[in-house]
Amino acid sequence: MEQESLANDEAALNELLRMRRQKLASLKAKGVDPYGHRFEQTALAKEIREEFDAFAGKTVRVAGRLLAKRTHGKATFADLQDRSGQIQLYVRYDRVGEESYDLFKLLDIGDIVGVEGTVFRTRQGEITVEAATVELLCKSLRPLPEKWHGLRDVELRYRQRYLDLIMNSQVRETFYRRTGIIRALRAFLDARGFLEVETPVMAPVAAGAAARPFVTHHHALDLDLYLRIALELPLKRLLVGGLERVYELGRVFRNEGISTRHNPEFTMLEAYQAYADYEDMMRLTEEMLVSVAEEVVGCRQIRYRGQEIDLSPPWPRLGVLEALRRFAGLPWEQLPEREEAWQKARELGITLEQGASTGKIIDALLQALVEPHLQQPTFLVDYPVEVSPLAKRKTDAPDLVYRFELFIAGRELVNAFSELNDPLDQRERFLAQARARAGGDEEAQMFDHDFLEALEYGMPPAGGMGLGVDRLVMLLTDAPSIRDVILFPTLRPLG
RNA sequence: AGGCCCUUAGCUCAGUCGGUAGAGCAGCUGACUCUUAAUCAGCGGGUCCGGGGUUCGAGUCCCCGAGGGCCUACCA
Repeated sequence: MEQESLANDEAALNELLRMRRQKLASLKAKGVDPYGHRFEQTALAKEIREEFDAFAGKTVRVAGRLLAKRTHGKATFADLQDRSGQIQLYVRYDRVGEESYDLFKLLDIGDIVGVEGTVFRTRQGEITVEAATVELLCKSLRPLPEKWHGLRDVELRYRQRYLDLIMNSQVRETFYRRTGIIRALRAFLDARGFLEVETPVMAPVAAGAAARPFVTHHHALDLDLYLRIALELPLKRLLVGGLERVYELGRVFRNEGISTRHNPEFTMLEAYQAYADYEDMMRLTEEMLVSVAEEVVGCRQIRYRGQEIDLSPPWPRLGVLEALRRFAGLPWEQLPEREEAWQKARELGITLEQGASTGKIIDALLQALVEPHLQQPTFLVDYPVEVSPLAKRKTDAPDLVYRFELFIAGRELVNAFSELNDPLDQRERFLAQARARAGGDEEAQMFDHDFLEALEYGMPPAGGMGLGVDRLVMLLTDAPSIRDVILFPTLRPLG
């Protein structure tokens, strides 16, 4: 059965694939190991080009993938790509000898080679390694995409990201920068005494955010577990435990739609600081994002989708109700009655679920009327308590909470608040969420009894913040889609 | 989940009014020892996403399905 399908595959191979297998066979026949071994790289393409004066005339050992070949009878030029970039190779018959030269002619674009040679500059001015020896490190059995246009097909780019990375240098740069951003976030928090921790990805309760979770099952325990939708509650247990400043950078999972701004699994950063409040978190957020931008972009002004965005702090703080007055002409000085809010939303043609609370209506109004206007960094502050079940109530307006969301380029990037540390109030909030859940709101938070017990031991007042890391990467790499900043975005499997 | 659009050679793309399936790159053969989108001569390469229908005849028109993109909705 296995044999048969393999034979069929062989028969179905097209000409290009057959040719490569023939070359593989003739290499083996010549006694060449087509899958190579250790090769010590002593130089990278980029450093040879940037520091040519230091390398000129010296012997280097470079390794990488062949991306182009230009054969001129008894001499051949080729382009080699390693992790740093590309460099030209020059292979001459009278330098490497007949055997090696014939071998080199057998190599295909896409093969991985190691070359020892001397660095020089051609008459045309191209910095080049003239090979003394060429070693095959891996024979490639499939042709690479086209050299001018690279790999354009968006689906193939996501499904075969390795080809995207080989062919499209700006894609490599994006992912290098992604790592730079994450490193800068860590460095910033580490320098302020935050402890990086790891908490469970699987948990019996999915809480800490309003979202539908993925469910899985543990066989030995015969227990349904949820993939986490947020990092919040385990981290706050650590505040109870006295760690005072903690953060986690990790994957969370939400069983919801896919779009240019949403992938089912994405990376969040959450940080909690004891004895701080949400105003401290605003300053922390400003300093953190400026520091990251300066680290990876080199300045505070960035361009996103053709638009200039200035990250210089301080960023405006705009009350939720004030924002509705300013951008939507809604007159409210304080949280309106539900009926009034409902009426206004209907007039404005905003779609709402039947049982939406005042808070949800306000949230919907903000999304439709305010958020698209917030292109420059803006903190929207003081949200309704109903949509913020883990945030502390404002002392002078208990139907609002000390909470902000940061918007840049019309998108929510950060959600943060003064953490609710009153266990009795927290219990009431969980109960309200449970009622909403019972009423059919699948995104209402689950009741986390264990967390409540922790709160009863006492959690210091604290500020906490959560940052959508992928969206920050989009902003700092000018990426139009979240899939452009996730190496392997979620796709339907083929056939 | 709903709407609009896309799917043709390994890759990037043409394909007129329904009438024998095209180009460039890549590949193969030959020439060529400083080219760089190397050049020159020649050759091969197709499940036109899948299934059904209309038609003398379908890459092209119609229906169903698959995958993808964008927008809307939910969320970060």
